[in-house]
Amino acid sequence: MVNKEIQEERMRSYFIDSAKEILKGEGLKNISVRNIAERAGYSYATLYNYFKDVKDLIFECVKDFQDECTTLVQKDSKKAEQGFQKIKVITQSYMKYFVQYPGIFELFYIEKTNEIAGKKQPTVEMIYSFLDRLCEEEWNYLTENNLITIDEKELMSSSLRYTVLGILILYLTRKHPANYKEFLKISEIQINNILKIK
Amino acid sequence: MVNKEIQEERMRSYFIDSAKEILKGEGLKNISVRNIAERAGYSYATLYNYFKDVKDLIFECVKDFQDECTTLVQKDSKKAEQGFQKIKVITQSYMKYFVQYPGIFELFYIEKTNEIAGKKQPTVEMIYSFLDRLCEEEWNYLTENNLITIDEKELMSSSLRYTVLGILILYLTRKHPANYKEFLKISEIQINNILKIK
DNA sequence: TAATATAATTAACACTGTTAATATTTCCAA
DNA sequence: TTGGAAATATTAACAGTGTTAATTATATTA
Repeated sequence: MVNKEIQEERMRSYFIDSAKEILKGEGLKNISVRNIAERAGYSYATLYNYFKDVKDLIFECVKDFQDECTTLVQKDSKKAEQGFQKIKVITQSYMKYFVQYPGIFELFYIEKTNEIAGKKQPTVEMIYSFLDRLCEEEWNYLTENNLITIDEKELMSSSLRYTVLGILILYLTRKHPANYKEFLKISEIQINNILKIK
Repeated sequence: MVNKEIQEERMRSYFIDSAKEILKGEGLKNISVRNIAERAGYSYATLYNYFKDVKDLIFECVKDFQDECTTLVQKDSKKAEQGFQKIKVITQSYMKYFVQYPGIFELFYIEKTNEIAGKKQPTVEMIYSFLDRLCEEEWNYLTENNLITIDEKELMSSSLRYTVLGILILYLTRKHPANYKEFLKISEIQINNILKIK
C-alpha cells in the first residue's frame, strides 16, 4: 500500500525534474508535454496518469524553485549587516536569481494565474509575497527596534516589491537596459532610494 | 498604380482591425491567424499576402493602441494642474487604460520582444518609454522652472515607470490586490510617495 | 499458471502557425 | 468582347501543441 505511494511520488518527480530542467534552460515557451515526457523517458500520455494536466505539473515546480532561490538568497546575504543593508543584499540576490533563470521569472510573474494554478489560490499568494517573506526577518528587526514605523515598513516593502518587479520585467522582456552592468546600476539606485540608503 | 497601394493598405487594415478587436476582447492568448482572418472575412492564408507573419500583424496594433491610450490620457489630464498633479493624473489614466484592456498590457509589456517585433528595435524603445513620453511636457515644466533638478527628474520618472509596471503586473496577472478599489488606493499611495505629493 | 488489475503506449481529435499548390478573380491588349 | 497573363484568394498539407480513448504491455494476486 505504502509502496504504491512511494512509486507514484517517484514517477511524479521524474516528470517534475524534467520540467524544471526545461524551464531553467529554454523557458516556458519551449516546454511541451511531449518534451517533458521524452526527457523523463516516458510517453507523453503517461504524464496524465500522474498529473491532472500540464499546468498542474508546471505549478509543482514553483515551490521547488522558491526553495532554491531562498537558499541562494540566504547564502548571499549571510554576512550582510542587519537591517537595510541586508534587505538590499537580499533583494539584489533575488533579482540575480531571476536574471539567471528568466524562464522561472516568467513562471512566477508573467504566466497568467489561472493558467498555471487551477484553483490553488494560496500559491498565488505564495508568489506575490515571496520577496516580502525573504526580507521578513529584517523588516521585523527594523520595526521592533523602532528604526522605522509599521507604516514606513509597509510603504518601503511594497515600493520595493513593485519596483523590483518593474525593473525585472523591462530587463527580461524588453531588454532595457541593454546590458547587465547597467541593470545592476539602476537596480542599486532604486533600492537605495526606496530604503533611503546613503 | 496608386490604387494598388490604397487597396493593399485597406486589406491590411481589415486584418489589423480584426486583430485589435480580439486583443481588446479576449487578449493575446485567444488570438490566432484563423481567428483574425475569419473575423476579417478572408481565408487564413490570405493574411500572409499582406503580412510577413502573425507577429508582424500584431505589432502593427501596438502603434494604434498607443495612439488610443495617448488620446484618453490627454482627455483625462486636460484640466489637471500643471506639474506633479498632472503627472499623477496622467499616470493614473495610463494605468486605467491597461486595466480596461489587459490584452493590450500583455502585448506591450509581457510578450517577449522578439516574438512580436522581429528586428524592429526602435519599437521596443517606443514601448519602454511610453509613460515617459506621456509625461514629458510636465517633467520639462518642472525642471525648466527649477522645481526639481535634472537628477531628481531622472530618479522620479524611472521610479514611476518601474513601480507602475510592477503594480500592473501583480494586479493583472496575480490578482493582487483582489479588487479594483484597492488597486486604485495602492496606486495612489505609490504615486504620491514617488512624486512627494501631500 | 490463469485471471485480473494496473500502468504505459499508440491513435486520434481539435487546435496552432506557416507554406505550396491550386482555384479564382482581375486586368489589359488584341 | 474575348483570350491570356498577372494578381489574388483558397484549400491542402505539414509540423507543432494539449488532451482523451482505445489498446497493448506489465505486474499482482488467486
